[in-house]
Amino acid sequence: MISSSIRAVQREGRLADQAYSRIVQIIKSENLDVGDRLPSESQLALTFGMSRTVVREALIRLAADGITEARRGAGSFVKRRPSERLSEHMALDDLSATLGSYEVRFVVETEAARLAAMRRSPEQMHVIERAWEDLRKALLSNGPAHLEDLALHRAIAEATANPAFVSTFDHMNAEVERIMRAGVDISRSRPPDAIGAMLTEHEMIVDAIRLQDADGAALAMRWHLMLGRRRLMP
Amino acid sequence: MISSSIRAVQREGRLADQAYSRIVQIIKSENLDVGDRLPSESQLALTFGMSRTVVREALIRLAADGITEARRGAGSFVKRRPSERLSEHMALDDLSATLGSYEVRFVVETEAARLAAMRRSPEQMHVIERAWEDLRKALLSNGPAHLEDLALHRAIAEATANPAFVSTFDHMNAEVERIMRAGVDISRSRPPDAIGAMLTEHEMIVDAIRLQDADGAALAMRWHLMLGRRRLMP
DNA sequence: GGGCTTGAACTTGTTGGACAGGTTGTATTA
DNA sequence: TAATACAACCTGTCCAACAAGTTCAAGCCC
Repeated sequence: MISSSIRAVQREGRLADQAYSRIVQIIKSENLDVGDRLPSESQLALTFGMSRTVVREALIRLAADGITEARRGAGSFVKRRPSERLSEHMALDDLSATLGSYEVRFVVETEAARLAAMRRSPEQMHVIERAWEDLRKALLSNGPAHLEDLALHRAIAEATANPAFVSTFDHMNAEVERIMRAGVDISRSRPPDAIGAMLTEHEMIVDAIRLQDADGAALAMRWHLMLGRRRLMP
Repeated sequence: MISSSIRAVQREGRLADQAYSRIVQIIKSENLDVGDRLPSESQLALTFGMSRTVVREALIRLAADGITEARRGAGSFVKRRPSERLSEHMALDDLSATLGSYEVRFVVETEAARLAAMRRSPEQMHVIERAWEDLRKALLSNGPAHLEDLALHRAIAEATANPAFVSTFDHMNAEVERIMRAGVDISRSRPPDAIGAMLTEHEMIVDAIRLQDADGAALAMRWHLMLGRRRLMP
């Protein structure tokens, strides 16, 4: 099977991904505290049997995640101790991690819907309507609708006119995508009655935002997310 | 002045930071849509007058932020259109961006405090108590207390036993740190009466979590954040 | 002509080496 | 002893090269 071998390669991932995990592991196992210095890039490269370039890539991502910080001439230092991040134990319990992320999603997206209803400009409302139309078509044709769903939710986050909401929304979804990339296929076939439900739920949200009904939008979004979680774990 | 020249260099930032911004600018100005291909690494390096290594660094961070996606052999593609992110217009209105992030912080941290009160283990409570003690000392000695404040809030996020909360919390603070790194000093001197207020506010939160009073913890956290915002923008 | 194979051109992933510029700790000197 | 100078080390950046994967079109076979 070609596909399985491909998946096996992807499972290993890029070398930089391995380096990322191994550095996190070093911080944990060596019990490095905040402010402690990591081994140098060259030393890590030697230890891992990789080039310095690859180790550097991993360190750049670690820095972007706020876990380490590089000081030129001095070295890389631990800035935050890596906690149990989703990206790590995704192999263990993908589903529970996805469900756990709903707790954050609840509060963030509910508030986003409320603010969107209050502040949406005509242009942003137009973007939401178009995303809603795309999602409707995708659902009615019974095809995959995950991307369209994501686009609608993101359009709502944009309508808050607060970049912090969009940024947080992207971050949440990036975590989920990392899980899906690890092999879990969330966009599995839906039971037929779920299509009608998802249509209704999203319509309620869009309607409320159109009418600038803040409480209604928040309620509809919360309702939609609750049902969505139940669809994942009946 | 040595310091000013150093700051000037830092202001320019690393080349990779410039590359990051310029690529974002390309996506926006060229109006690249989701799925469109970016110029190749070599081409970008030529355009920017930098090495391919540096451009690669920027693309890695863009991929980590979920904006682009690299496909080996094919190129890098736009995955999400970069919205008005904090990291971009930080030069324009740092303060308003910080204030805007409070809207997200409100809902996330309030819910985190509620869940922490419900779920905190004895070990996690111990961590919170120790962080609280550190913050108390820092505040009473009238020194900088920003790191200690951050540590306490993060300990509360950890006590939710939900990695998604910690991850989201880190993400929010990473944005703020990027702003601060750009030159804005938030940890300016406090008015003396603010110290007592901050002591009381945090004590209320920690007490509620200790007593496993979910509503109390949520209320105390919300109150603390509201006052914090007012301290920033009286 | 239509469908398939082949291959060239291009792209990202990875390696190794090199140098510039900054930091740190030590040893030497005044 | 205290200040200085130096050597070792580290990150940031550049370059050249190859491996591995994708794309697309020319060309071949049926």
